[in-house]
Amino acid sequence: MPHTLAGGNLTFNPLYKEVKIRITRRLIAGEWKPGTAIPSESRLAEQFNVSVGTIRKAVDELVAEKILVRQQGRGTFVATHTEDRQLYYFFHIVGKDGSKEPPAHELLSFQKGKADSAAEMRLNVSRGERVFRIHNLLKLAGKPVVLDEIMIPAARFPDLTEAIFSARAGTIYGLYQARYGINVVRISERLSAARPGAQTAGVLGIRVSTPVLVIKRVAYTYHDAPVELRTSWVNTERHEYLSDLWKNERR
Amino acid sequence: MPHTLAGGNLTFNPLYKEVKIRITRRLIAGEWKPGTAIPSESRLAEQFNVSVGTIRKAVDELVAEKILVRQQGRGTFVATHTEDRQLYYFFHIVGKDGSKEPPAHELLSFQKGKADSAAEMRLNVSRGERVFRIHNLLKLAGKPVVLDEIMIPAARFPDLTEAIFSARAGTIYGLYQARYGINVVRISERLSAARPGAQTAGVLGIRVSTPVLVIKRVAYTYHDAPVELRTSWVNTERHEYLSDLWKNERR
DNA sequence: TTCGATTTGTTCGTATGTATT
DNA sequence: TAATACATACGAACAAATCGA
Repeated sequence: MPHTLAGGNLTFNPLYKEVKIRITRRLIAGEWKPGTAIPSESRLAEQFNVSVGTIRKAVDELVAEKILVRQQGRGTFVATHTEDRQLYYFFHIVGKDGSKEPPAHELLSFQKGKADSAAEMRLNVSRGERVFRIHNLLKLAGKPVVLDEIMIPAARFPDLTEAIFSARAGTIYGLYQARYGINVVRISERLSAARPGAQTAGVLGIRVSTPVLVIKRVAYTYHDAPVELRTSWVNTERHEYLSDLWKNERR
Repeated sequence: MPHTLAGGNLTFNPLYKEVKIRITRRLIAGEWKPGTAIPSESRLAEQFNVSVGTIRKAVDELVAEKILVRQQGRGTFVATHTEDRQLYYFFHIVGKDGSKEPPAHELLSFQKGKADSAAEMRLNVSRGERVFRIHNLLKLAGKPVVLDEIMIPAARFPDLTEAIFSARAGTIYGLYQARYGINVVRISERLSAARPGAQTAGVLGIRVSTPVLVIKRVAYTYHDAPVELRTSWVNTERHEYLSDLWKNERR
């Protein structure tokens, strides 16, 4: 049967793409919470009036994007921002000896202020909108290695306070997800080398003459909507940024 | 029917994984040359005595790894190292304004020497084995931006000379592929910030006090066999390293 | 421990749509 | 136009993992 569903088929996507969009819509709506199982493939097939194979192909893509996670015999789950996921997909700093460890966090400052021009450009905020500006120090093996400056629009994090931020149970993106329903699904990073400012050098425990790696990250949720702007200054004397476009992805 | 092929099924992979391995073997053997079409899915199904769906799943993975390329109505082709592929999957330097352009190459030196300890470590060469050491300057918008030092084991590139290297028609990996049957399918890169040496600063046209981005790349062929070691020094005054773990991959 | 129900994973087969030559 | 090749969609059967009775 050719795919002659009534109703808005204006863009004329293949059926499995439409199904994928409808599943994503229900994810955005928060119908299925992170960590919980979505309906079984056969049940979804009934609900959407398509074959199981079509559901499978739609879910395949969402799994490839790490938005859903399949487990044979158990079900298909909405991905959560656990420490593991953080370490594997969003944190790229490794020891020069190849070691990989979850960083310890130390909150340096938490302020509410106005968006600067970079935030206006990269985030989708208007001129002078309120943003949270958070400084966070990451330590590896007990020593400071990364200084993070996080910028998020205050409008999307209504009641956020320093206490809530530092009392979070898991990762930062886990907090976004659990408390504000904002699910970071993709990041884009731009790297350059620079001399650190006096303050930055101070907290990293290096001299101002020591070059640092500067990472400018934009974090996106569904539909490529930017939700966070983050600048990191990295001391690369003992650590490196690992960009392995395949190995990590494939288990 | 349950998958009871005779013969070595020791590891007990699913059938489509075995098919994938057998296809990869034929690619390694050079049975299907880069740029040419492999047999149609139905023909492969006959050859391997499996269903078309199983072939499809095996090819799906090879396409996802960019080893094969499908074209509806035409066939499935062995990926070639064209300038486009180079620009999209192996070259990550973009202008700070977001511009992306293919770099102009200028060969600075071409020598044969002995492997250093880094090459021994990362490449799979033994102590003091012969390697080619090539220095290449990359220009963007007419100005030097990246200095490359390429190291490759001489044993795998038998008759390579400076003339052959500089007279190549396409990309460097295209030369490896066309002339030596070595197909680079994956790279892994480690980035750090450093002060450039006097020579490096000289060719890049910067002062020694200007930090540079240092990229250490290992290029792999099938089965994760390393074939090239490359160190790049990047002037990031007007350019950045773009690490977008999804966007580029998905079209 | 065993068994059965449930769910995803694999494999097969068939039909039809769409793009290319 | 016709043949060929990949793309989409459906359905069925069994395997493998999980979980609770």
